[in-house]
Amino acid sequence: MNPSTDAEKKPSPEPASAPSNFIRDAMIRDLETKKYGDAVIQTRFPPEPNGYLHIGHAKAICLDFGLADEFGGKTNLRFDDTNPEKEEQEYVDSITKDVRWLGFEWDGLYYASDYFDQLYQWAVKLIQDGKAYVDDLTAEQIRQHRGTLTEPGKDSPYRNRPTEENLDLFERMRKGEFPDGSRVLRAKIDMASPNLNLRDPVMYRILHAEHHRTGNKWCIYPMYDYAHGQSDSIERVTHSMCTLEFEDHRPLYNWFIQQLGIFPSQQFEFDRLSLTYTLLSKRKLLKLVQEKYVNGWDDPRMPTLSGIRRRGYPAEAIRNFCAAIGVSKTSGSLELAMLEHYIREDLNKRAPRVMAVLRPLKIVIDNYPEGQTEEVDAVNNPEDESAGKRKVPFSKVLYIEQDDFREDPPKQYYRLSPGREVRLRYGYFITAKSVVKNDKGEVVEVHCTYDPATRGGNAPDGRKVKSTIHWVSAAHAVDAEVRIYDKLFTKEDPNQLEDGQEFTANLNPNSLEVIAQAKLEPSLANAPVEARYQFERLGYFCVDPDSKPGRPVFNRTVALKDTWAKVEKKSEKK
RNA sequence: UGGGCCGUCGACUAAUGGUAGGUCAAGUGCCUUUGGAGCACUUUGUCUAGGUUCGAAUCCUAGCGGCCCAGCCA
Repeated sequence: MNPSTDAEKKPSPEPASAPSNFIRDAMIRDLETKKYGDAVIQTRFPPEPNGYLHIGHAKAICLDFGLADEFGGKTNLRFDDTNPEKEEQEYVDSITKDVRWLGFEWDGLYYASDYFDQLYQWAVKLIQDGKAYVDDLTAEQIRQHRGTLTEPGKDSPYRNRPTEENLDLFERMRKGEFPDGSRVLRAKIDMASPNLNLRDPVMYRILHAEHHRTGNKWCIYPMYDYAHGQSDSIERVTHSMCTLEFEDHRPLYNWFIQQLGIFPSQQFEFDRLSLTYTLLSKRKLLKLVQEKYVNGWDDPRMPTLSGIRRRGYPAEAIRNFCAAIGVSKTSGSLELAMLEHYIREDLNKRAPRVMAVLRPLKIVIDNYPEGQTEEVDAVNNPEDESAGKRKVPFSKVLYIEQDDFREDPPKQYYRLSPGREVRLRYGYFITAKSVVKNDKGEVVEVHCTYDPATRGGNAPDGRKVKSTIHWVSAAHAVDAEVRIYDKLFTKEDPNQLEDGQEFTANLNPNSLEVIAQAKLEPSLANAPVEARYQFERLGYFCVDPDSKPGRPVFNRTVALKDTWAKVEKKSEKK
């Protein structure tokens, strides 16, 4: 051995660092120029508690928490609860649970409603400075005065009210002297601005509604634009990430901060996640739940975090996915296949393998001794030796997958068929000899012979067999319900509609198939809820909370890649 | 149509005036007691036209295309 060979060896390459992005670049720059002095990076995740978090929020969460963490910074969880009519404690609870499930822990937990007093005082200051006024116009009149995309707006007749009158009216708004909708507080900016958000935006509206946290203390509530930037500022957020549609709001965000002379948080906008065959609109997801197109927010077909958790998607896989997709200002739509890849990649490493037959076909091994049972060794995870082995019972009568037998096999079909020998995984080689059919002519039973010399799956004479199929011993099988999920929508873009159609027209009628009588190997009898397995040759499955003792319910998380399905599809086309 | 933002393989995303790279998808082969996984290889891209420059995906100009904004929602 020449020692110099080792000396010349290159050091192992740096671990692939996450791809750069424009927000990280801004953080690096701001740190270098000490824009915020010695302060650490401060971010926040600001959900409105008016629905459940979904996979799109996961992208934002990973960004907010991930980027701050990368630079030794901090992240707050802040509920943007400025609209009491839509917000509920149930959503607050689900959101905190989902953020933790995803794997993140916040530094501060806040609510925009924590700042209602401060926000009110700042509004008074803006009135005193002649920067805000009470407007008596109706909502409809305000809309008419706003102008259009191409025409400037008109000043409200109340725009130049004396300061004292504004102060008085605003205080009386707060005290509850006026009915809902009768007046608003507006910022005095520019009714002719080409940016409609600057045409005297509403800061406060009157809403005699009970708030989930402040109860009946307030009957005026700040609008998003008046609350968000200042909330960031109060928390000394340095980098405030949000989605692209808020770009037009940034001048307003900055305007309030400048007028008030408070901590200069800066907003950065990125493209929201969009996935093929899925909808990520809270309004539409709510409709699916309320009108029972799905079975609740955590229906495994839903893109909600609670849905995909129940479906069996691991949090780590979601995080890997979010890291891989990057962040940019380009609006696009990601292929669902990319998400599924990261789910499979994760589960392949961690999920124990197990045998389960979804659509059972009875196999009788004619030359196997009646009443005999033996136990064969099975590997728990070929990707992970430490997962060990288990025993699986084998006997004369077995179930195999209906798909794994063809009386008249097509070309390239390697599985069981009359006269053909295949391997039963970890069991024996068997050869199909004859079939039993029912009245309809369907095969209901296949009689086979086995070769006792092939125990464990190897032939001493070295003969090969083209395929290996999975099986379950009939006498030992556990009955289970298995739920097979498919895409919730039939179109890549569920929003693509014919005239007059609603998005529900694109719902996939076959998104859920319930298999009532699947047969599982006995080791699965007491599998705990949320446990994840690979059913060999089928896919990844996890235990659903609907499971009852002795009758587990499994959800299919994602199917295995299926080369045979591709081959079949191709030959169909020919 | 006023304003804002954005155009890089089929999809997503790097390259920050100096070799257009990665992941997914697709395809081919190897391997295989999962038609799984893995491994190797391959295909496909800078919206267009000008300009600046030794050199442009990157800077400038003009087009073209897409997304967002007229809630007292966020």
